Amino acid sequence: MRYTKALLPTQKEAPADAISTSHILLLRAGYIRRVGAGIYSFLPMGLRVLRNIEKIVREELAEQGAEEVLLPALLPAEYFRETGRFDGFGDTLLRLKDRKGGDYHLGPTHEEIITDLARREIQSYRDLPKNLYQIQTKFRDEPRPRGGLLRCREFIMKDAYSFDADLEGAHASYERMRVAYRRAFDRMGLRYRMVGADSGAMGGSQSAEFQVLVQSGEDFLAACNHCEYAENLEVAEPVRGAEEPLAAVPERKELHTPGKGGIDSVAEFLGAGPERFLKSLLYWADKELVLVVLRGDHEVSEVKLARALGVTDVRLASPEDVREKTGAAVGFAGPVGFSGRVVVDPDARAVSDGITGANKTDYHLEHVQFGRDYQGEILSVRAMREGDPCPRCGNPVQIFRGIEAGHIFVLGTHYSAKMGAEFLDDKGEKRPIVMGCYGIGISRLVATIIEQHHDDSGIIWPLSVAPYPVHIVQVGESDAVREASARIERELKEAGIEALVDDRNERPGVKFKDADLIGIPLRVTIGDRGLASGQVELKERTQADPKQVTLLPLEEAASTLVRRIRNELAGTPERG
RNA sequence: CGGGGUGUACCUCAACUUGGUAGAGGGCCGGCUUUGGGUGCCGGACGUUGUAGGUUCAAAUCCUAUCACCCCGACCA
Repeated sequence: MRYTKALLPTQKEAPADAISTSHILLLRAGYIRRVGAGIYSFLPMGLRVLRNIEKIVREELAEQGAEEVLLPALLPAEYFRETGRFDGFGDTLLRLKDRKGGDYHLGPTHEEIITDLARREIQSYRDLPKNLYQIQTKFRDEPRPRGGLLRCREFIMKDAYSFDADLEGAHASYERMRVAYRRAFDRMGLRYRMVGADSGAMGGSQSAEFQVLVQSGEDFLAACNHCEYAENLEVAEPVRGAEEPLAAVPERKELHTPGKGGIDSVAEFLGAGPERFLKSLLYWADKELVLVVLRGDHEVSEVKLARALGVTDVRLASPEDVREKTGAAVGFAGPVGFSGRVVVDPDARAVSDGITGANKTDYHLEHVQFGRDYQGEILSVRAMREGDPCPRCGNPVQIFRGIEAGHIFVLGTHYSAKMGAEFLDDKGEKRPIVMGCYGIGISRLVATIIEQHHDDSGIIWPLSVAPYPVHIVQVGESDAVREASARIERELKEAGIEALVDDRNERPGVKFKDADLIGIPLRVTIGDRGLASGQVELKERTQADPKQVTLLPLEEAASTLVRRIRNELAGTPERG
């Protein structure tokens, strides 16, 4: 593609409302444009990346025996009504009416539609197993679209559905999808973890999320760099030592700590480490006030707290509530003599000689010990921290943010039972089909890959998904440059490789900046300077130093590139 | 849904506090210049100041309503 013919509108500055790296770069490099909140157009370059991602996914799914279908995006309400999801989906479902007033909606996911297909077309155990998938636009009226392509109201998703005669078969299908996902994400060059997901509402027996490790994700994960351990911070359980008897300590004593409310300031004032403190936080758990006691250097996980208490809503009490309940200003609350429900994290319980608030403004207590000085329910409510030992291998874990790029799920008979998708087994008995569903956020992946593959200058596409593998930059307007460029372009084309050719009448600096921004992995620079000795320059986008170039004889340039590209695309790393 | 913020040229922003009829840089168009990391100079086009109403001799500016968008949280098969 010649740059002068392409729609490739790069920009120096991004709109102020773009915050995430991928959003900024996708806009600046001319891959997407915003049409509405969470609604985007793909420009030619963006579409090429999208297609490359789709291609990888299609190949890996085909490898595992899945077949592609295309279900409608516009759906009559009757199907979701059958499973109660027309109402159950709530405001997330984009509803509309046709001219006769009939209820319709745009598909947020397609379990009902595929199950309907299955109940009509699958009659016998001989028809099983099947695995059907589509790559399709989904619509969800998200409460808060964000991050450009990361969370949209209209987005492209690959959704697959497996149909098996029994749970064993369903698990085998699930395994095959797991393999397909691993291979696909590996090929895209992603660093990710499979995370055991909270198998919640769907009544499924097994599920896993594929979380891509980035700084800007929506979920917090604890992950280990030494093994494959990764868990959502909402579930991750810190490793605790064996429960040891507490050491004998002196009687508790009051300390005057004027104006020293927060852990850090008291710790400094008293010259004691924060791990010696018992941090006491007052929470509203639904309608009840609960005092939560943690070790001073730990943080509460509100999700874990809510789950441990069996309540739906957990909220930090206001300063007024604290004053009223404890009789002291914020920062001086403590479990000793506290009247009300007290929850103690195991790590706080293990502090044998603690310092905590005296429930009296400007006073703390020292030599405080669980059992002797205060009581409470022992519940694990602290969040895992960066550096905590990995529950699996003991090395320190790191905290990452994650973007959910895929989710695989054994559904069981949830939908098939409700919708009567049954088959006759070999004994002639009717049984519900056992299903699984498997999603990949295709359009989200475009952004996700950038979140992991960029530098200060722009995008750094992995070769497997790059809009073009090669970017030819013509420096200067001489006939020699033009001819050399056309020659390499032609030779690449003969080998089936497309190149983006920057034939604009722009200064070299402009072209180099744009090339870095656009992020094509291999850049060939052709100028009179090199051509004087019959050479062109090859520079890899991963190489930060602009002077780091390889000189190639013009006549070998194309063949060298072809070899490089074929080698790299063939040598797909395999990671389990 | 709760909290915070923003709407002015294609983009980034200024002028708003203290009302006097809109400006800079980038981009775009033309000319000259320059030609290996966003060249320099000259000239030019582009605005119902989100929308509606109100106050006023006069509104980007003050008031009211409304819409849109962004951020944090809640939510997220």
